[in-house]
Amino acid sequence: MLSAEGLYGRLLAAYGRPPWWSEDAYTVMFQAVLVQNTAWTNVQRTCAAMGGALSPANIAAMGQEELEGHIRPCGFCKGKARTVRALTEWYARYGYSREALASVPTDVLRAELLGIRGVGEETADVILLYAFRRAVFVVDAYTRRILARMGHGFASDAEIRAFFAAALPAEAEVSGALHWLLLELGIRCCKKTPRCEACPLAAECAKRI
DNA sequence: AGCCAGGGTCTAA
DNA sequence: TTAGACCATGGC
Repeated sequence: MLSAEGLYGRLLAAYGRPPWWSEDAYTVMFQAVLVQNTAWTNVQRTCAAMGGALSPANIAAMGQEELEGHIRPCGFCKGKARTVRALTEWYARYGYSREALASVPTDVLRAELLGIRGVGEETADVILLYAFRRAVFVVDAYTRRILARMGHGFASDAEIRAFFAAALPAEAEVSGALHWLLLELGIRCCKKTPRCEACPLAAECAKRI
């Protein structure tokens, strides 16, 4: 069975070093909410249509109907609009500045994010990692599915995070690249209805279809 | 047509 | 604490 280092190495070799989610912290937060149970292509279209309006100051000043209208194509627009607004207000307390939260411990930030309605563990961890560069392992549906197909039997997301944390360096660059690579693999071939011909891990896959 | 998409909340047992 | 219903929309 492939170890965490083995998995990371194989994905790096197959796909190369991936890009960062976004250089802009607010864009990461916004997209992390919109993508919940939604196809990524819908999020991209929505953000492209918004153009320069995707900034915390603009959204803070935006009417509720307008914000929901932008988010509508991503589904759950009422709830997501409320969450985006709450996140924007939270970020305002730090002056919309990534530097302003540099001294706040990760567990404190995580607790603050989890206190926002509509932000669960995955969304909080995505924000901590890709917006604020904290060394956090993100577990999503693809991660669970890929590890399960590889033969691992984890009982919880906490076990999966521990599996990665025990083997890989605690650096945002590493956990960010790992998560992005797992998404790459998931989107290409490890969907619910899999396409294993294209899978670079097919040889190690315990449940190849 | 029907399933799926990078979740989260709430309720019941 | 865990499983299941529910939430909305667009693509294939």
